[in-house]
Amino acid sequence: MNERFPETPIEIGLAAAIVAVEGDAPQILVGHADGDDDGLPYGSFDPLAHQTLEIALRAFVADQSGLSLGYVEQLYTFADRGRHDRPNDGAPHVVSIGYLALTRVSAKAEERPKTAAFRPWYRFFPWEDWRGGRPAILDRDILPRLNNWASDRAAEKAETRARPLSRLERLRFCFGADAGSWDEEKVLDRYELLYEAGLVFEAGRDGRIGSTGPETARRFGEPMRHDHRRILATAMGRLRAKLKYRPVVFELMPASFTLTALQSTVEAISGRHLHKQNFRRLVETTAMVEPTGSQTTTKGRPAALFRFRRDVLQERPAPGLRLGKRG
Amino acid sequence: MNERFPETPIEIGLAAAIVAVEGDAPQILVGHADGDDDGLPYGSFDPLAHQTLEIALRAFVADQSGLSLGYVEQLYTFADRGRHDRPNDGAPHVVSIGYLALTRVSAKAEERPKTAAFRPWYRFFPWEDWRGGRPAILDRDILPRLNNWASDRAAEKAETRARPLSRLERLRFCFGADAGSWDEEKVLDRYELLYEAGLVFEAGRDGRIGSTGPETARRFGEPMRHDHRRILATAMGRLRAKLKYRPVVFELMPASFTLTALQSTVEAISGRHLHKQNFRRLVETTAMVEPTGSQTTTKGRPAALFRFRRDVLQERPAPGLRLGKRG
DNA sequence: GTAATAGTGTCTTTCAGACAGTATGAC
DNA sequence: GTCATACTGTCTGAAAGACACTATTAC
Repeated sequence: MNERFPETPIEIGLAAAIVAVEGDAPQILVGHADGDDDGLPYGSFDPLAHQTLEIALRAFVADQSGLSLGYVEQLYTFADRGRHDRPNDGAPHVVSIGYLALTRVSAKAEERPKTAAFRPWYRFFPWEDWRGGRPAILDRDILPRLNNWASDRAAEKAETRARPLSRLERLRFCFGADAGSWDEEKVLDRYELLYEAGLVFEAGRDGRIGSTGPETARRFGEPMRHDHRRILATAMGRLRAKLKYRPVVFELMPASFTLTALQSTVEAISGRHLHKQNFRRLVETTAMVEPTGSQTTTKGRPAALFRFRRDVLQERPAPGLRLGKRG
Repeated sequence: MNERFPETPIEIGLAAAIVAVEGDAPQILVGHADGDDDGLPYGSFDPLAHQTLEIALRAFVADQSGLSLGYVEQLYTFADRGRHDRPNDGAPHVVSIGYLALTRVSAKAEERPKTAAFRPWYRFFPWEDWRGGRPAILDRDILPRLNNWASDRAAEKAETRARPLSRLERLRFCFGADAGSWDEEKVLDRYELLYEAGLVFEAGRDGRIGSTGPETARRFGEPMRHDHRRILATAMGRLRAKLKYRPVVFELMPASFTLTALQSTVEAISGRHLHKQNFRRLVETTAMVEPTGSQTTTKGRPAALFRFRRDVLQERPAPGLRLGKRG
């Protein structure tokens, strides 16, 4: 474990989940090669070429897609053996570091090469969009199979890894026991449960036991190359969580926007509807925006335009949270 | 950027911030070589030997210190060039992945080798402990120098990296503008500001410009090897944040405990005092604990003993937070 | 006028924060 | 009794949640 040079060479890969919101659809930047599944923008890291990981990431994204990233956040480092769905063939072992980046959809779409395009993220995770009510795919397809998987006590006992929770407990934890206990932040937990149960395409592709085959599995959202859907799930969960305690939505908004547009962006990301009046009050009391003075001119009553108040970054400790005051 | 084999070999290092709480002092496991600064338990990752990063981490910690880890969470991956305080000497480039682990202080301390021991974490971050009121070191040593650093407009303009916030704004953001705006989660931001200002020992050691020299800098908390103090800062911040929305405290508690002990553990980690009645009500309404029936026998009135209710993991979506209900 | 979207006013319930109290043991 | 620590009852004010209502445009 402590020798200096492991025999397998190691390659560091950077994968970026680059998010933008167009109207009420969150979009994710993907590259598609002919006949292959979509994948996140991806580059390998050469420590000689770049001072830090983040600099390298910005550089190769600019290179590949012409996008200049604003907000960037490191998500997670994955190094599972076999995650690059090739057997041990002497190729370098790939450790991949996932990133979340936020950007605005550019007016000049022509700047982007044809190999990369924004696609709605709910295509990859159809069960995560609750804005139209509880998604039908849950009760029609997913939960019956998951219940089936969870009640297979024999298979459960045969599992190698010891687990603190039973299959049924994990199912309840991820997908909610009763109505109203759906936690929109558990995107990754749900994806990993589906993977384990062999219900996503990637599970079959990677040779997981219990897979029900690609024909069936492809219906549970569109697959991605490598483990990129896992990285996207991480990004979605993190972004949904972060919305609640940091003013990151504004990274996705244009310089001025209506409150309705702000709300529908938040709803698009968190995948659920919010109470209009309460949302407006929340925004108002946190003093995160200020009116620009101008208005929109669409049909219906014109809406006042607002801009983000950058001062809140200093004024409020952490716009959102609490644990109890000192006493 | 996209060639498969970069010339510099890459080594993956794992560093673990292993936390336990003894009485009212949070402890961190460190190894100390003679004459050298303390460092976190550290091992390099060989993909052939271990299936996943976490498995590798558990293995080498068990190997080095005899500890069997419970809760483990990945924190962050650092790959800054020069972070291992050696010049470019042909040695492999080290990418280090920081982990947070929680454990209980074992009764059998003899199991641990002499090269590793628990030490109070506030020795490394004396300005983070507000339980005895505002730490004197802040107004006596830190803030005067930071204000000095922040008002050096010439140096600020000469900085290479473009920054969205000015030095003064960042100072306010990290250390609070007025009383009451101290955010105990910003441990990492504060450490990095001090590093940039040359006020921690590591800054001088790594050859940062603006360093005030080791004699002065050593007073701002004890240094650690490599960038381990940065990893510890990340761990402290993450743990302080996580306390508020996940029941992780119980990983640090014995099987049964008094409410006072629970409160003082939370206080030890978050570095501030809490209102007793409100804390008890909070614990009660979240139904996270249940009485065991027995009591303590110390001096003073005996306290009822409680245990953690593991069911809450399934019952409540995420014990703590909110964003507003569906509407 | 209608359709469509924007933006209040105010009521109720819940809960965080704080006051000051009482209870039960050792001595 | 005193000292020390454990525990509780209740007030207040601020939000969260939800009700219905008014406002301003295009047609």
